[in-house]
Amino acid sequence: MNARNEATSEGRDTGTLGKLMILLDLVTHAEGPMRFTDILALTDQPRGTLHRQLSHLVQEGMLEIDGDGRYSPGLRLLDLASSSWAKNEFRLVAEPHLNTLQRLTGETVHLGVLRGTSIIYLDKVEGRQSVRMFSQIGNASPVYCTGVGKAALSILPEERVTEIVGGLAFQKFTANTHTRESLLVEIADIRSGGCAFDREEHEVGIRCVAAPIWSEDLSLIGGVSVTGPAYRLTMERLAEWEAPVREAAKRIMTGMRIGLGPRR
Amino acid sequence: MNARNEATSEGRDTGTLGKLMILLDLVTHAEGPMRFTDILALTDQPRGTLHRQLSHLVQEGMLEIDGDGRYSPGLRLLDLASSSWAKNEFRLVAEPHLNTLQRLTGETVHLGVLRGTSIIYLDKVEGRQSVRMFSQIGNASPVYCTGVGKAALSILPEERVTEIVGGLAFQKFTANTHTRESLLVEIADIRSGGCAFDREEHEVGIRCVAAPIWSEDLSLIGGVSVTGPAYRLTMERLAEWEAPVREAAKRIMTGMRIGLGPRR
DNA sequence: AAATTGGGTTCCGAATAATGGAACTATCTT
DNA sequence: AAGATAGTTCCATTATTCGGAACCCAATTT
Repeated sequence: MNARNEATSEGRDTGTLGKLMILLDLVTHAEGPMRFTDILALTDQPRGTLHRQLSHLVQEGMLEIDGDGRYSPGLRLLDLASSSWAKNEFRLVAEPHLNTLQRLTGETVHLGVLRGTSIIYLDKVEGRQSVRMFSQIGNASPVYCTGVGKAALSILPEERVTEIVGGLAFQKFTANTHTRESLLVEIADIRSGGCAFDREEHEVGIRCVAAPIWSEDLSLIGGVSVTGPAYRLTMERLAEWEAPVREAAKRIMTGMRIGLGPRR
Repeated sequence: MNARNEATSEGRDTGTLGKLMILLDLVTHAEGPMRFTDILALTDQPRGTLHRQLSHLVQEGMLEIDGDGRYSPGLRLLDLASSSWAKNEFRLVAEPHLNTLQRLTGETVHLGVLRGTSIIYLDKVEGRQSVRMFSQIGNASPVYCTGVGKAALSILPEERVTEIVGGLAFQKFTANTHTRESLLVEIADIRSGGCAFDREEHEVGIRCVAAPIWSEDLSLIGGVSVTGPAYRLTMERLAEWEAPVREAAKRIMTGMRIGLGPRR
């Protein structure tokens, strides 16, 4: 509908909730804590209104306000998210297969789902690591520069692909980042090959292989991937792992059939 | 208007948002996906109303509905939570100290904050592990049976302690789980000793040492802890780690001073 | 010291969105 | 096919939200 706006109701019709979600997004994705006035400037609402909305969010624990009147995301979000993550069906089904894949390759394994025009990471398994996990989970990355994203696009019907790709703003992350045209070409390749590769398209020095995962009715679309540093993941290496990655994807799909709409 | 009811506005006055949050909690903390009718039974709202509320939540991505009309938590929660977790100031300040403590002890380190009458875990650092992290983060545990919880209580003024402890329902998890009386006694001990211990009070075979963390104005109250299996964490061992745990807590507090209200 | 400014909060009539009963449709059961 | 059960849509009524303005308070300026 509207290509760009700062923080106005983005088309959907969700009444009061929609307005509150905008605030929540604003504060949650901000650099740091925001003052009342900062938010006021970005939302352009009457002060009385904004004040009430913020206090409601604070009362519910979705936001927090410190002694200096600065708003930050509230702990309730963590509570809700952790419990929703813990019982997410797709993730639960995929978990053992991600572990297997991780052990086999020794590299980092990701599970992601397509959400609008981004990929959201649902899980991540690293090798012997002291690194944070949560850091990546829940993050939204653009479809066009992640293996999982491209894999996901490859199983969509042509018209949906053009629709999604048409709406993207292609930011150049590396010399290899796709343009609209090159992306469309590669998607055709992936469709025939069954696997997507990330050839340092998002971050220099990082490569990955990904295979798509989808439910019959396309209500669930995502992928698994193996990611690692280019010096270890030579293109030959990636090619070797194509088979196991596809195998993992296949097994996850088989696992999902049970829980997902058996009829249709 | 209405004084008491089961799953209705729990006292706070957050208008429309409050009602939506009840739904969100309901679905998020449920065993599995819920049907429309299940929710209807638990909330006891008119069908038309409930239907609209649910669709708004779905439209905003806070809930999801599958082909069979079953509602589950939405991905938007993950997105919001991960980004709020990633930039949480307390967590960021604590992170290096948690790592140090982990390396020193070799056991699992937790960071938690007091939220109402529960402890919410903000971070967790395990040793060489293949175990999930997110699983624990965001979880709320009762104050009376976690080291961090007892440590947190110990720095509250007496009246707040009695207030909180008075409102608790003491569930007996193990033979060592506290009763109201024994808890109050131990809190006095902790106050003088500066460290709290969990002597298999929550789970048989699990012990921990915890030290409190607090801001001067008590707007932030929490703690760090080192947790592990009783066979490795003998009581002598725990005593040895008292000092490093307190040291970590102290350093975290020093770190927070900068970011937290310098005036007051 | 008085006046001003900036940041935030409270009030209240007007505007709007939520409510909830009932009618309606789809789906499952017998 | 009839009956029950589950889910969706409609619309007049009612409760909430809206938003402008007045207010408060602490920090600056004059």
